[in-house]
Amino acid sequence: MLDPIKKIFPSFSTELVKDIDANASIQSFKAGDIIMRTGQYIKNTVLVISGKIKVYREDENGGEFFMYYLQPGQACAISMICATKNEKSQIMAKVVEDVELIMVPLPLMDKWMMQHRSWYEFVIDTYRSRFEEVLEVIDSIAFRAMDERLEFYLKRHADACGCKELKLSHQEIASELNTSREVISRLLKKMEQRGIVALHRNNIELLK
Amino acid sequence: MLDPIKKIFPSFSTELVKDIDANASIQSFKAGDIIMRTGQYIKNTVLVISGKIKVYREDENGGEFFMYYLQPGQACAISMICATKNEKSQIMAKVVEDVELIMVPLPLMDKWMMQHRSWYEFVIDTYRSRFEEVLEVIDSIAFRAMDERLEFYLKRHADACGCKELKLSHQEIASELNTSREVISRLLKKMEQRGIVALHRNNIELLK
DNA sequence: GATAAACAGTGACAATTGTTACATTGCTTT
DNA sequence: AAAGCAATGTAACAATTGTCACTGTTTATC
Repeated sequence: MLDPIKKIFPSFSTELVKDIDANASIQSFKAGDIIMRTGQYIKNTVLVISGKIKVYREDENGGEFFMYYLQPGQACAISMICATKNEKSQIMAKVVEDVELIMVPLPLMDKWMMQHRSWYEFVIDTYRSRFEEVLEVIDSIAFRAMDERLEFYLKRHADACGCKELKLSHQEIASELNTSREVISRLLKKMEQRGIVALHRNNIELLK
Repeated sequence: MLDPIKKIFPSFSTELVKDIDANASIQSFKAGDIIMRTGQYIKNTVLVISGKIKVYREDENGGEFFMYYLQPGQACAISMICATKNEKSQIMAKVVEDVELIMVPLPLMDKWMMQHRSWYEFVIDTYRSRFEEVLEVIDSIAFRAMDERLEFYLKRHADACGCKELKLSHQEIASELNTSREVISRLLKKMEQRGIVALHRNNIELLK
């Protein structure tokens, strides 16, 4: 187990990797599994080895709102910070592509902050970059209308998967932007007319 | 200087307070001063002794979007985290009521994390609570229409100042919610008819 | 191959929000 | 008291977004 961790988390010191290997457990989840729910207590800090997790916010009426993806080499910022206070989760996390996760028990997360410089830096950096990402998300809803938000959303997806072919239905997009399918269809059509995308079934191609 | 710090930040250990006293500087700013701008490098972590600071996001067109207030006993989460990486600010911070601030130089902020347990916990806790606050803000824009957002906004203000008389003009509110004055006037009128608020000049009274 | 089920397109209309243009009110200044 | 200004009220209309109803079209299932 040592080798893959070292590869996926290159910044980790050798001692840290050994500590992880000795104390953390590896768990697998299937696409569709929900690994964290709003209101649920967080018992572990989660590091992603492989696969993809969607982190989103949910309201009382079942509305969803997409925040960001967790991918290999990344960690869940929320689980880190809530960890130290044994707090409830404020977010939902759903597996999008089968994942392997390193589960670090809460007490260790905290202990390592003092013991391993590379862990400390990883945690701080994770938190900072997620905070920035969330700020950008705020911008997109606070300042932009749905057409721009849609473009922003599609670009983030393309960045996250590293490809220009987005396997998304209009309904999925609508849910994640908390609007209706019809609105998304309408806006995508306009984008197609402007030559920004090409529309296929379950597949949106980013052209520009 | 020792005594007031101890009073305003009761969780700080005696050694930490001494370290602050020996190394940090106190600065004052007047209402209206902007102490942090988007894009500016952050050189200090900011702790608030007295007064009130508004933290908000600004877009290219001058639109504003209110995020939260910093008040006595609190610290700027952004300045803490960016600190360690010498990052640019992603937010604006404007003085609302004359403030006295403790400015902690970047290198110390980082060093103390290892040396002072109470500093470490303060930083982590600050970050966690701001993250949660920002998540709530996302909820309010993602899931709610302007009428509910306005109510949410007024309540947050009332909580922040601990009173029910909000000295705000419609224009100010409109700016902070990134909409227009007319919309706010319209919605406030409706709220008045529903008996939720009483409207006076430059003064909105929360009834419920 | 027939039949669902999911996905997508579209027109019509409602509701909300944004914009324009003025009128009015109350406070401050001289 | 008159003038001036900031704050507020409001009507009318435009633009965006949300909703409903219905039509195809493709994919999956029996």
